[in-house]
Amino acid sequence: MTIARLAAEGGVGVETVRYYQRRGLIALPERPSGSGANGRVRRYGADDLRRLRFIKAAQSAGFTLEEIGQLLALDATEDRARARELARARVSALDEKIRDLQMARDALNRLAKVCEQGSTRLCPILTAFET
Amino acid sequence: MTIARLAAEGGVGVETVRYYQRRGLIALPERPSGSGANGRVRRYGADDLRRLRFIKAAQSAGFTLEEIGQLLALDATEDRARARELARARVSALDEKIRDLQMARDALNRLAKVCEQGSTRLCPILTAFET
DNA sequence: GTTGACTCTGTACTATGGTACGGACGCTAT
DNA sequence: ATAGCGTCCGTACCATAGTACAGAGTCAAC
Repeated sequence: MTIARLAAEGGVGVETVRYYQRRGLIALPERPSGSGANGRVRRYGADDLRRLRFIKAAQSAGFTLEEIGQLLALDATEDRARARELARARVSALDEKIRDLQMARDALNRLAKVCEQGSTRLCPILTAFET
Repeated sequence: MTIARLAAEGGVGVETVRYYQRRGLIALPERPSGSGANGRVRRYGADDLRRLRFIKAAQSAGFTLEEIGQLLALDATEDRARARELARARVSALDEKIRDLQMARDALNRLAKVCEQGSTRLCPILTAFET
């Protein structure tokens, strides 16, 4: 497939794929050297799409592109310990983040409720996150 | 208090406070004009600290500084409907984000477990987020 | 055999949220 | 009265993750 197809399947823009290539997250396929049919346009395969999807998922798990690069590099090795370590660290960070977001959500729910009732003239926005 | 004290109490750097002032999130107090003791250094009060803490909390709830500016502006008005609306929208976004993070965490936990057992030679990093 | 869509490459620009720095001035203790 | 720290102000710079665009080449269809 062409880069446009790859990008579409992966749900990102063409420029984003190129950006990932520059970052070394996705390989830059050789340009077919024969100048015949489908001559000099690079072609991508299922592996590239898998990588692209992995990048998106890992990003949503809070990995940075830098860390994702490490994970991808690791994938070709047998360094299970390191992989576990990275996964564990991220799980801890995610647990903390999830707790934070739950607290924030509760605070905002309280705020919305108070504003609804209108028992006071003003919504206590500034104090919404207290305690 | 001075800007350094304010920053320290709020858990941010002095430069960050100045940045928030540039963004209009924190007021720039008048410089005392008397050239006597504590002459031309701006002084900050409890209100500024409350704002600073609010900014941090709202950020952790996923509001951008732009949105936080709107919230702060809203705080002085009686526009409860708008405040509720912003809070509600953020709660929805947070709920979705929390679900995403929980799924990511579970995926990483599975990955760590598989890597631990070592039943396969390689950790299936690339497929960690599948399904 | 040209038009129009797509690709390739490099470089530049964007948004967000800061962080750093230089030079001038104020405050305080020695 | 001077050293040393803090403040003030403007401007420049940083990281992250893209996004845009120019100029050239390629490809498929009509």
